Amino acid sequence: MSILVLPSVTANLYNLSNSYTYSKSKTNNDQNLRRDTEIISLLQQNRKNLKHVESIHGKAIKKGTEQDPFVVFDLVRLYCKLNIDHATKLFHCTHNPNVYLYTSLIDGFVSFGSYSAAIALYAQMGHKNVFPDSYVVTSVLKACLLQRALGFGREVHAQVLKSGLGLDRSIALKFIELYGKCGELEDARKVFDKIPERDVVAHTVMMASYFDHGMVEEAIGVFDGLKTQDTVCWTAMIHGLVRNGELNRALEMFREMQVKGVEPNEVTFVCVLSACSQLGALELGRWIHIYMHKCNVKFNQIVAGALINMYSRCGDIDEAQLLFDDMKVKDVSSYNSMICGLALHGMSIEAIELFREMLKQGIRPNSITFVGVLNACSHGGLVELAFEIFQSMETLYGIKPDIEHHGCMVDILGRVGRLEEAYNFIDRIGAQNVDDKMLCSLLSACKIHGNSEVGERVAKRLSECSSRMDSGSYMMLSNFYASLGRWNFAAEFREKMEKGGILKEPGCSSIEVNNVIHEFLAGDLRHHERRSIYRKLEELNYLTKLEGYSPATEVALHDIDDKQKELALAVHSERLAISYGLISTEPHTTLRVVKNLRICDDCHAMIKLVAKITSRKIVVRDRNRFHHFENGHCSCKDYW
DNA sequence: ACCCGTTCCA
Repeated sequence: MSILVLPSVTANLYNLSNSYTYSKSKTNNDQNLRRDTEIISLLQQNRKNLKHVESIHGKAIKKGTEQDPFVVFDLVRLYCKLNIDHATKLFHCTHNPNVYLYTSLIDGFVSFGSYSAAIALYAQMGHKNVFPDSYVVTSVLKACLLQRALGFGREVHAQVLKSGLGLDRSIALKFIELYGKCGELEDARKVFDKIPERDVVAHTVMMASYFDHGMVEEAIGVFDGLKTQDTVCWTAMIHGLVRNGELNRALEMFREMQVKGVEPNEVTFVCVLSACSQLGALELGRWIHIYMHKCNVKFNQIVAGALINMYSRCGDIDEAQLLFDDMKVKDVSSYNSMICGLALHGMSIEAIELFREMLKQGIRPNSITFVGVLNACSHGGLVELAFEIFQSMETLYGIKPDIEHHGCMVDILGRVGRLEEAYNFIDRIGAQNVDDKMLCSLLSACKIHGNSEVGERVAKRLSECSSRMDSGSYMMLSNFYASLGRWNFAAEFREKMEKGGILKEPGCSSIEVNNVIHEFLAGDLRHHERRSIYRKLEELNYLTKLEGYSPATEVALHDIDDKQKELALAVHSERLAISYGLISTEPHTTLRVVKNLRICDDCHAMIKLVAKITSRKIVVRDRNRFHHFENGHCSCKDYW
C-alpha cells in the first residue's frame, strides 16, 4: 500500500466537511465495522513521522471518513506527540468529541507542559455534557498535580464523589499524589485509608508523598505496613531516604533488599549511587558498579550519568573520565555531569575544553551546563572568560541567567578580590537575583581579602534578609564581625541564631575504611579507637610544627585566649578523619575524606604537611570542591 | 479505544 501524498495537506486539513455519515451500504450492525480500518492500520505503521500522518489524514478526508471517531482518536493521539497545535485544531474541527478524545488532548497538553490548557479543556467538557470516566479524571488530575492546582483538584474530587467514580483505584492513586504534592498530607492519607484494597502501588504513592515533605518516619510506617514489597517500592524507599539525607539508612535498606532477595533495577542503582556520591563512599561505589553488571542492568544515559557523578564526587575523576569517554551516545546531561565533575576537581581548563567540544558536537547547553562552566572559571580565577560566557548565555543560547549563575559571578569577582565590582554587580542585577548564599560568598571574600569597608555593606545587607537566613549566614556574620574584633556584634548574631531556634550545622568529616563510613565531628570522642586517633593527632601536631606549621589563631573566632583557639582548631573533624585513616590503612594508601563545610585555612595548611610527612595522597572534598594533597602541595594551589 | 508507583548533572 502506497502512501498518498497530497501537495498541501496541512492547508486542507482542517476544512473538514460536516457530511460525514456512514451510508447504509458501508455499515452493518456490528460496531467493529464502524471504523476505517485501512486508515487506522496506516496510522499504526506511520506513527513517528508528522508528514506521513498528515498525508494519511488527507487520505481520510478524501475517503470521507475523517469524522470517524476511531480515526479522529488515533489522529489526535499521534498529533499530540508530533505537533500539539495540529492536535488542538483537529480536536476543534471534530463534531461532538467524545470522552476518549478529550482524554487524548488533555494528555497531550500535559505532556507538552500546558497544564492550565488541560484543566480548561476538562472544564469545557463538563459544559458540553460529556460525562467523565476514570481515565479522563486521572488525566486532569495529572495536570492539577503538576500545576499544583489544589483548588480545582478539590472541585474534581467533589464531582467524582457525586458521580460514583470515587471508588476507582487509579483516581484514588492520583488524589493521593495530588494532595501529597500540594503538602496536604492529611487529605492524602484519608484517601489512602479509604482504598478498600491497598496494594503495593498505593503504598508506594503514599510513601513517596511523605518523603516529599520530609516525613521520614511516616513513610517508613507505610512501607512497613506491607507484607511484601516489590522492586519499585524498595526503590521508592531508598530514594526517599536519600532525598532526606538519610544516606546510611538508604544503604542499609539496599542491603536489606538484597537479603530479602528482591532484584534491584537500574532506578534502584541510580538512587544507591547517589547515596555513595554524597557520602564519598568510593569503595562501595566501585563494588556497586561491578554488581550492576551481574544484575543485567540497562546502562541508559541516566545510569551512566549517575556513575560518572559517583566517581567524580568520590574523588576518582580519572575513572569518571574513562566512563565518559566510553559512552557511545552523549547527551547534554552526560556532558553536564563531566563538566561539573571537572570543575569540582579544579580542572578548569579541561572543563572549559569539554564545554567547547560539546558545542562543536552540536549539543545545546542548558542552564546546568553554565553552572558547571562558571564554577570551573571560578576555581581557575578566569574572570574575563567567565564574563564572556555569562554574557553569551542569553545572546547565543537563549538561556536567562538565574540566581545560581549570578551567584557564580559574584563568587568569581570575590575570589580574585574585585570586591567593589562584585558589590556593584549585586546592586545591578535586581533583588530577585540576590540571595543569602551569594551575599555569604561575597562576605567571605571580603574577610579573606581584608576589605572591611565593602564587607560591612555586605554584612548589613545580609542581616536584612534575616527571614530566610540559615545557620551558615548567621555564622558567617558572626565570624566576620569577630574577625574585626567586634565581639559584641559577633555575639549578637550567635544569640539571634539561637533565639531563632536555628542550630549551627556542625562540621562533620567522614572517611571510608573497608567499606565502612566513619564519621567525625569536631572534638569527637565517640569512635571506639579514639585513643589511638588522638595519639596519632598529637604526633602529627608535633611533626607538622617541626615542618613550620603554626596554627593561625585568628581563624578560631570565639573571644577566648590563643591557647584555647589552638585547641579548638586542633580537633577539627577533618584532622580526626585523617588520623583515623592513617592508623587504619596500609602505608601509601590514598586517604579520601568528605567534609560537609568548607575547609579552613589552618587545616588546609596542616594537611599539606601531613601529606608530605606521611608520603600519602590525601583527597578532601569540602562543600565547594576537591583538594588533592600530595607532597606538601594542594591541587587548588591555595586558592579556593 | 485511553494505562498504576521508583531515576543523574547546579
